[in-house]
Amino acid sequence: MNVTIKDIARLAGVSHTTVSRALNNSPLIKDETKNKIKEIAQQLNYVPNLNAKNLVTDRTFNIGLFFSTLNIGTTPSFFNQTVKGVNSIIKDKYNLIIKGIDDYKDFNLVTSKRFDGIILMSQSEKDNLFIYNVIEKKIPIVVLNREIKCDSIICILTDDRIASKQAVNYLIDNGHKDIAIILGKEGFKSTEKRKQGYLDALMENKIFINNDFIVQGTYDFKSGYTAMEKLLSLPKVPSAVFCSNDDMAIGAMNAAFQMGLKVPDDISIVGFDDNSISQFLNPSLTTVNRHIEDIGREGAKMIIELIENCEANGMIKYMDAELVIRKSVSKNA
Amino acid sequence: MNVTIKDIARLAGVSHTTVSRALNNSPLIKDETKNKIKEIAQQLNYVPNLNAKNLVTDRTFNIGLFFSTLNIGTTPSFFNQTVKGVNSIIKDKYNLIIKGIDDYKDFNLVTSKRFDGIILMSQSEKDNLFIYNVIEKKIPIVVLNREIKCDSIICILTDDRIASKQAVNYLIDNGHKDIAIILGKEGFKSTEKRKQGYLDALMENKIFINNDFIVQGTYDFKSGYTAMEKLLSLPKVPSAVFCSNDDMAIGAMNAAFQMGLKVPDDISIVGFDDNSISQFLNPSLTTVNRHIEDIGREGAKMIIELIENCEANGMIKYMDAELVIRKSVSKNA
DNA sequence: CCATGTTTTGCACACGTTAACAATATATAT
DNA sequence: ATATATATTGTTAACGTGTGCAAAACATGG
Repeated sequence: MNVTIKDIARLAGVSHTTVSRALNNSPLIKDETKNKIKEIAQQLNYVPNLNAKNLVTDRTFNIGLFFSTLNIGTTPSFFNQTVKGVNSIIKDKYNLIIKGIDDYKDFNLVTSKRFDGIILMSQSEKDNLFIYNVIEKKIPIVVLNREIKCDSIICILTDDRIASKQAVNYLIDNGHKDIAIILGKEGFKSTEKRKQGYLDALMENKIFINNDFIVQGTYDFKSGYTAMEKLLSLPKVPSAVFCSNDDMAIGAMNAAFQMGLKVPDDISIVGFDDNSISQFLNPSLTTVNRHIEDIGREGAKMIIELIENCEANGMIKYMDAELVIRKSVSKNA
Repeated sequence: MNVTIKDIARLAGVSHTTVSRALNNSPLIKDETKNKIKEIAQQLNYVPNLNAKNLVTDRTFNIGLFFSTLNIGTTPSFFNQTVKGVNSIIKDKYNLIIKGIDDYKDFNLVTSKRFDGIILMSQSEKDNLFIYNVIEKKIPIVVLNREIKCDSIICILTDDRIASKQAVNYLIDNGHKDIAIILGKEGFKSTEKRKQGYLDALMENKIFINNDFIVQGTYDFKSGYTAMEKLLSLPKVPSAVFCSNDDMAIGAMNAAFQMGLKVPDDISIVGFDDNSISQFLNPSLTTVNRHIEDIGREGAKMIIELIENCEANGMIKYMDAELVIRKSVSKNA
């Protein structure tokens, strides 16, 4: 039914091997015949049968983009930016397959026969099991968003600790001392990093660390809302809150509004992530832009490099994050 | 390197044919041998080579989830909900491949050899070229979000026209007469449908249609913002604005705030989509929930049905949408 | 025991492609 | 012209799986 290289061979009066070589631009074939063959292929609308090709070359043209989960904990904006970034680099010839690690019961189906390479947007330490599994099966992998000590792995991430510290320092520079933090989802590495940055800033500025000001969240709106409620019911209310992501910052903002407080006049808020929505909030949100899309793009470039050229040196690449100053922070006397 | 059915055959003392049949649960094979073989396969951690399998059965286990574009016009929340819905149904055995139609220069690479089936989240009439291409190549397809007249196609969508009408009626019920609309991106079918619903509601209630109250947008925040600015600079300002999606509603809200107006006291706003964020806005946004995730789920079920059982009857399935009443609309005297 | 029918297994080829090696054509040097 | 090197093409097998058909094993009835 479908046109194969043998059909082309017949029409061109050559062997199918020659056709195969011609279409793959082998230097063995004379330019003249090459062109003739390519022309016929074009005319016949020939599309190579990937299954056959992959069977013998032992490749798929699949690149897996894995998230720790596609459910709670992965915000739409974060997800979307990652996919966009990766997809913008993946060429036609690769398929981008999106999966949550938690979609699998076991990892039997994650094999080099299924994926040429894997990009993991890693959000939790629990992913390590998956990572080691992938490495053991010799599938090229690039890990985004988390640092893996193993030195054969390529990791691409922002230094959340430094970025958080920067954000909190900005609050301190504006005269704030009673600074609270709403933490991210427990177990996520990013949660810990951002907390560290917060602590670093306070400690370097010799500000007393008040444990009441450290409240757990889960990275979603609602948890930001309830966390803020908790903070506002304290005997001593903080003058500024650093939220471990923008979604929670929005939740926190609304809790403040609900209590009749004004942002930033009564309480300042800083977020983390720079969701596409954050600039349109009221007040617009001061936050940290991690350039997730860039990270995705970089990861995609790396994995293709890894697949096609087998450059296997592990490395940790830090991408720049940037504090975006808007209007949710006020000067504190 | 990898274990094949021949390896299993050797260990079981049978031919590879028997192994193949046993693992595929052929009724030809005695249960006893079947079990023995399966056990060995298990032990050896056998994973079938998809390329080989697909080559002979002429299948892939790929399901393509296509969007009109992965860039501007597809909001993070919408994208995320769709993927989540589809992914929750796709079983381990299928790969979910995500693509933007505009990623392709031509459709040569979209063949039945690449995709067992395609789910298209269609946002624009321009997709029709793609759709006909897919049909011509006899690839099973399910279209989400848009109605295609061709009667061999399965479409799943909400009736945006009715839902919009309902939303605008709600404004009218609350005493509003000067109701504006911010349109979606030009060329998108949804844009038109929602406009129709808006017009339906006005006409049925014999409210004069003011062309100044109909303003173009592009479905993103910014366009909502500028559209609202335009509306607020009119000699006669509307008392309520129906926004064709939530993102624009948020932009519009902020434009109102910027002008010193209060929502809903000075102006009422209704959105469309029920973004995950909308309930946390201040004021929380009255909007239409289209249950995108359900649509994705339904689409996934359909395409699998289509692939595995070849039920080829076209149909148009409408899913329920629901007006979610929150706090962005006030009673108008 | 044989003849016949039924259940279970194996042989051999096919799927469309690549690649090692052999074979041929062409160019170059003597 | 001949020998040798080089460029170009063809022959053949292989990748791992499924399947039509032939073969073998087993069961049944006489």
